[in-house]
Amino acid sequence: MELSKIYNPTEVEDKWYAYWLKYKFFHSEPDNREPYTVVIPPPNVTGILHMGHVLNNTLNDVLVRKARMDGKNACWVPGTDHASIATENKVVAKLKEMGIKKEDLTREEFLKYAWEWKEEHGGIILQQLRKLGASCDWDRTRFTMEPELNEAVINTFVHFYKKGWIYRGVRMVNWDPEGHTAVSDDEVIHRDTQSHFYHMRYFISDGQGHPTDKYIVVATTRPETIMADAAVCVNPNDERHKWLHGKKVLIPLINKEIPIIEDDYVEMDFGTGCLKVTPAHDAHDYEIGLRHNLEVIDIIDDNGCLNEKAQILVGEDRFVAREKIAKMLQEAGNIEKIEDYVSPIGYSERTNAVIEPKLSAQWFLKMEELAPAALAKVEDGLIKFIPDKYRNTYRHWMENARDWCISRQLWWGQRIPAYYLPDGSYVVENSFEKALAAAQALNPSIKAEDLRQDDDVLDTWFSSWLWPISVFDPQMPGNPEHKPNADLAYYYPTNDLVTGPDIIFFWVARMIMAGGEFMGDVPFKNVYFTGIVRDKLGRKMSKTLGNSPNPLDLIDKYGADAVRLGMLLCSSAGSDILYDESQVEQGRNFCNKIWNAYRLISGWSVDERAEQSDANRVAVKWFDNLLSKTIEQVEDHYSKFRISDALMTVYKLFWDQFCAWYLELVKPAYGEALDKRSYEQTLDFFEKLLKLIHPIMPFITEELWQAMTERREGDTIMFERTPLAGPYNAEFLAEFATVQEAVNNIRGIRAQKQISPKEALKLHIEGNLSIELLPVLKKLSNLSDISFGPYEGSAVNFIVGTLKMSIPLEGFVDLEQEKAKILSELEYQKGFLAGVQRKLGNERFVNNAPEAVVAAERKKEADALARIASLQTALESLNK
RNA sequence: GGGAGCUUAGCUCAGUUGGUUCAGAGCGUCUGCCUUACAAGCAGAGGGUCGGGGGUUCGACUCCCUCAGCUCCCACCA
Repeated sequence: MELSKIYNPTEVEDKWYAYWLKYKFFHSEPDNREPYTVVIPPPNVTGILHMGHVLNNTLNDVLVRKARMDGKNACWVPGTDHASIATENKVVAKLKEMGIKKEDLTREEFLKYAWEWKEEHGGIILQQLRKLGASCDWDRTRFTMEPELNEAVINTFVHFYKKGWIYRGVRMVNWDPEGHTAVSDDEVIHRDTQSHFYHMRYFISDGQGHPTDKYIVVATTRPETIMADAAVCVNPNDERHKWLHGKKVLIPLINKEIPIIEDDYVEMDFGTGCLKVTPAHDAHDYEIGLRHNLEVIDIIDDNGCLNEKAQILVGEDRFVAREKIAKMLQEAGNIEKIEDYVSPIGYSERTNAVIEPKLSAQWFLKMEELAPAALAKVEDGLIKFIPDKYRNTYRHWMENARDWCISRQLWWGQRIPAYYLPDGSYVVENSFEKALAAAQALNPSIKAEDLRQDDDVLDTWFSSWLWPISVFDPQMPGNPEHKPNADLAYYYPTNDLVTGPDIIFFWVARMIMAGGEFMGDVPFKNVYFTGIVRDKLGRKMSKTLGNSPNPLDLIDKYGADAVRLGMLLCSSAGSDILYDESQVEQGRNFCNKIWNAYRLISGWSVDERAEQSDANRVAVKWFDNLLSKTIEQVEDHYSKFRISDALMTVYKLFWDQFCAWYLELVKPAYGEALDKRSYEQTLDFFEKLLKLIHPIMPFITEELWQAMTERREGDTIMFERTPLAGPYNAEFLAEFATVQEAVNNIRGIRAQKQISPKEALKLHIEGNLSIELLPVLKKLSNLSDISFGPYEGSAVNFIVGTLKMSIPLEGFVDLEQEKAKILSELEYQKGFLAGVQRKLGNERFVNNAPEAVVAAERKKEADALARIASLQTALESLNK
C-alpha cells in the first residue's frame, strides 16, 4: 500500500478513539494490580473546552497512559461540576432572552428550566475531551448534582452541623448584585479602578438640627452612601479635630444629625482625617459601628439600588445615584473639591459586578480545626506540591483561613437542609421527614406545612471538595458508620492531581480537609500545578481579547497529537505558558517525521540470506545502548513530573538520533535490500520508540503500531509495557558520539570546500579509536580509506576529542588558512591548559576538592597536552 | 502594606546537593541543497561578560547581601 507523504490525522484519530471505546480499554475495575487513580478537575457542566482544559487534560492523559503502560490499573474518573453561579447566570440570561424573568418563576419552575438547559448543553465538554484523546473511564462519569452526590453533600452538611462546626451568622459578606448572591472572599477580585474622591462639607449642628457656619471636610469615594452614615469618626490623637469632640454634624441633603466619634482606626494622614462611618455598607465601618454602638442603616437593596431608607434617589442604581448625588451636593454647596482617584475595587469573579459589602445571614463552616489539619498534611510531606513553591502560598493561606461562607443565594445547587420553625428556630436534618420529627421533638404541635426549608443553596466547592471520595462511594462522606465500598477502598487515595494554582484554596485545600475528615487520609499524593495559558504576548486568554484559539479548530487543522505536543512543549510545571500556534506546528511536524520514518522502514525490501554488515551491526549495538540510556533519563524525568523534559528527550531521541543517524546508517543503497537481522532490529527499535511516544501522542503511535505488523482484533499499544532500560556501555556511547562529531566535521569540510558527498575521501587518524566504529565513520562520511598514525602531508585537519584527524586534499588545501586554523586552535588549547594547570598548581584546590574532581582535572590536562602535541606536529609538517 | 517568585541566546525556557570543555535545549534567524522517507525536510553557521554591584569559596549561573526591573498571591486607607 502506498502511504501518503504527509500524515493525515483526522481519520486516524476518530478511528482509534472509537476502537478504544469499543473495547472499553479506558475502563477500570479493582483487581490485584497496583491502582493508579486520577480524578478530573470537573469542568463546568455547561462549559466548553478552552486552552486551559487542553493543557490540564493533556498532562493528565500523559500521566494516566504512562501509568497504564507501566502495568498499573489506571483509572481516570471524568465528570462535571454544576457550577451554581455560572450556570444559574447562564440560565437567567437565556430566560431573559425568552422574555422570562427569574423573579416571576417559582423555584421549581426555574429549576425545571435549569435542568433542561443542563441536559441540552451539559457535558459537551466531555465530548470535546474525547477529541483530545483523553483516556477517561467514561463509564464512571459523574456530575456533582446527580442524586447520589447531592446526598453526599447534604450528609456532609448535617455531619458538620451536628459536630458544631457549621453555624449561621450575620456577617458582612461580599454581595454580588448581579448574581444576587453572596460570594466568598476568594471569589472577589480586586482591581485598581479609576474613580473620584469627593471632599464633602459636613456642617456642625447647633444642637437643634440646624447647621452652624462651621464644617468639617469628609472625603469619600462613595457619596451615595451618606444617607446611611451613622457617625463621622476622627482619630483621638488628631489635634486638628480636638474641637469636634462631643459635637454633632449634619448629613448633607437629608440634614440628619450624627455624632462625631473617635477611633484609632482612622488614619490621620489619609484624606482629611475625617471618616464617614457607614456600618451597613463597609466592613470596617461595620466593625467601628459595633465598637461604638452605631445604628445600621441599610439603604441598598439586593440589586444594588437605593431603597426607601435612603430617603432620596430611591430606586436609583448605586452608580447613577453617585453621579446624581454628587451634582446635588455641588448645588447645595457641600462639595469642597473632587479629585481623581484610583482605588482597589472588588469585582465578582463570576459576573464582574462591583461587589457590594452587605450584611446578611449566612452559613459558615469553621476552619479552626480543618485548616491546621490540612496544613499538616502538606507540611509533613504526605502531599507533595509540584512545584514546591506553592507550599508557601498554601501555608500562608491555611494559617490565616477564615471561616468558609458556604451559603449562596441561588437556586441551582444543593439546598441547605435547615428547616425553620415558625418561631424562627431551626433544625438540620438530611431529609424532610427527619426534620419534621426533630421539629416535633421541640414542639409537638408542629405540622409539615409549618416547616420552611432554608432558601439558600451550598457553595459549589462544598460539593467538589468531596469529589475524590464521592465519585467512588457517595455514601462515605458524613456517614461515620459506612464502610468504604470496594471501589473507594481500592482507588483511594488518588495518586496525582493536575490543576491550576488559582484554585489551590477553593479546591485543593478543601479536598485535603474533606479527605482528612471522612477518610482519615489524604485525597492524593501529588499535586501538579499547571501554569495559566497565555498568548505569546503574555496576555491571559480571554473572550474579549479574542486571543484564545478554539482547541477543536486546532485539532481539526493539526490533529490532536500535534495539539498535545504543542501544549506540552512549553509547559514546565507552575510557570505560565505562552502559547503560540507555531508550537502546534512543531507537533504536526513531529507527527510527520514519525510517519515518514515509518514510510522509509516499511518500504525496505529484505534479503533473507544477506549477512549483517559490520556497519549495521555497530549501528544496532549503538542504538540499543542509546535507547537504554535515554529510557533511563525519560523515567527520571517522569518521576519528577518533568513532563516537557521527558517529551523533549524522546523527541530528540527519535528525530536527532534515530532518524538522523540510525536510519541513515542502516538504510540500504537505492535498489538494494536490507539484511533480515538489521530489518527486524530496526522494527524492534521503532516499536519501542512508538511505545515511548504513546503517552504523549496516542493516536499516531496506535496507528503505526497497528500498521507495522499483523495485529489481532482487540490488540492495542495502550496496554503494551513501557520499554525498560537495560544496561548500557557509556564509554561506547561516548566513543560513538566522537564518531558523530567527526562525521559532522567532515560534512562541514565538504560544504566549505564544495566537495560533493558523492566524492570519496581519505582520512588519517592520530589517536585511538575502536576499530569496530570505522565502518560507521566510513559509511556516513563516504571515506574510501582510513589509516592511523601521524600524517605529514598537506591536509585539512580537525580535532575531535583527543583525536587529530586529517583529510589529504591536494588542491583544496589553503596552506595559510590551514596554518591559521591550527594556530588559533593551539592558542585556545594552551589557554585551556594554562587554566587547568593553574587549578592543579593551587594546593588548596588539590587538597580541598573531591578526588574525582581533581582526577578529572588531571585528565583534562593530559588530554590537552596530547592535543597540543599533535597540533604542533601538524603545524610543523605544514611548515616544511 | 505583607508574602512568594522571576531576570540565562532574537523568542520560550532547562541548568536537579557549588566542580566533566558548563555557558545549554527547542523554536526562530542566516547560508547551501527539491540528495527516491520526510522542503512540515536535509546539511551547515552565527548568536549570551547567566539583570547591576559586592561577598563567601581553591572554584559561583548555582550560596549570602544589596540595588534595579518584572510577575503572582494575600491585604477593601475611607
